[in-house]
Amino acid sequence: MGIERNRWQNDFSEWYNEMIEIAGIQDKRYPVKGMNIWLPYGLRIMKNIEKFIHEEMERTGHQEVLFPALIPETEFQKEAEHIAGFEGEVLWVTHAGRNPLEVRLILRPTSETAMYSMFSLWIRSHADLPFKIYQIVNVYRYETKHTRPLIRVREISRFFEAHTAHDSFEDAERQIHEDLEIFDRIAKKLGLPYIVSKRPEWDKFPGAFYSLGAEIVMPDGRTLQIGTMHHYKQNFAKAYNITYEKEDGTHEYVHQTTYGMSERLLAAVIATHGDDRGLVLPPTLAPIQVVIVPIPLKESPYDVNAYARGIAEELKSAGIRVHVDERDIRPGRKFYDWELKGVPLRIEVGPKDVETGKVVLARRDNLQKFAIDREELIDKVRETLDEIMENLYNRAKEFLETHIKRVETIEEAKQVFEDRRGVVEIPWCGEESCGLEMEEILDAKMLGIPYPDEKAKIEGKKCAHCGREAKYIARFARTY
RNA sequence: GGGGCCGUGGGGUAGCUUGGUCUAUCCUGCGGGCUUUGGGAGCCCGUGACCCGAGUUCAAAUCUCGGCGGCCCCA
Repeated sequence: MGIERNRWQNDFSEWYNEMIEIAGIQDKRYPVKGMNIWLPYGLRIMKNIEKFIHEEMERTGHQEVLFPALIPETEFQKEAEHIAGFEGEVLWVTHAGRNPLEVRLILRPTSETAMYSMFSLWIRSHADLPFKIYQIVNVYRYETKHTRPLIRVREISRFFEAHTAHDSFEDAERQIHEDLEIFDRIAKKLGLPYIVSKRPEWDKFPGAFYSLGAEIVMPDGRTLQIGTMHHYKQNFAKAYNITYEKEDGTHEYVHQTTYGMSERLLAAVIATHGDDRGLVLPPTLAPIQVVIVPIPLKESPYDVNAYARGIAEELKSAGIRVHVDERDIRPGRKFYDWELKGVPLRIEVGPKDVETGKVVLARRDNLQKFAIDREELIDKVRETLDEIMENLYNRAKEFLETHIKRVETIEEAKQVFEDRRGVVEIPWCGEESCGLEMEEILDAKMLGIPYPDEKAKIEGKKCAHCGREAKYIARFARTY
């Protein structure tokens, strides 16, 4: 009885939508397109992910804040590239009751323009720097086409954004490196292997000096961006007049960075680890790490429910999140149920086990089932959860690695997109026109060049499009 | 940005072409009962739907228009 990933890979879109719904992640029947309801189970998983984020923010000295959701038009308009990048999808608040507002308001698509007028008040001297804050809030981007739960939505309800200000370009660089480290630690906890690319000029975040994107490869071979870091240099500082007094008494604009993540992290977890039976949650973030299913037998003298509860107590006191399923339905159905929800480890206890002092463990990741002695319960459960975590990561890593292919010609690249898809790495001269034309020909987006830049530089290769000397390796993929 | 398909109980559907016992089909779910429990058991009872609005018509789930929503393809 091995695991199957046919629908998962071949009908991913359908599989994904179905899982969101039947595993109890979100209800997408809310009457506004692209705005979905978080259901209890989905929210619990998301909160666990956010717990890791909060821990990392605390570790690195970021302070949590909450800004209003509405931004005056006048503030929003201060940075030209930034508005240009968002104005097509911004929601406007134009009236209060029946009366038109004198200054119209927008529902934040992100919070740069909400925060930075305050930054200019808060930041006075070099002693205030580096200044590091973050919030997790809902933001609005009115997508007109093809919304997808957790992935492309009109209301991003768990939008993480960290904003920092620094006294130098270099210190902002250091921040970007810290962001990458934070990202790596979070990704590890979610069991997600990923790649980081430096976005091409034409695909930077509006107003940024440069942008980095972290992505995973989805089961259908398209990539999903799950984290971004931007170095703003002094672009916003100049627009919002954010200056500080240096030790010598002169004033200088700050250098800024931002860092973004969202519920796409959950989408990535669901997509990366799932199979045809449903979700497979990494033990680190599963609301229920161990589910216990009692197998009653009418003619038996043993009280399996009591035995199950005893085991649950023991696990609970060892700090393991456990649930006993005592519903009056047949065990087989419970198995399917909890597999769908992705509970990493199931314990079955029947009369035989009570009699012999055993318990049966069933792993969700590989569906293996084996009996252990009740005495070694805690150790074995811990050990098995660790193994599951490791196995999930390794499996995902292998998937990622087999879906990144380095090629030298457009034809080879096309071939990759035709069969297994994923990410194509190809020599590029670095010219924007060439990059855009390759996007066209390949019907794919340029993710950018591998980051850090040293990994992207190449010599002795020809640009796959124009034939001139190639400067970089460029990554292309079909994207979400 | 352009085009196509679609909307029937909580979920999945039949019915629509050819308007009329449609008092709307079946599966699933849900509530209750009996029985059962090591991989979706069975039987009985109950519950629950034509997306919204306008129009055509003696008559609309069925035809027309608009809105909202979903899915897919192309740029």
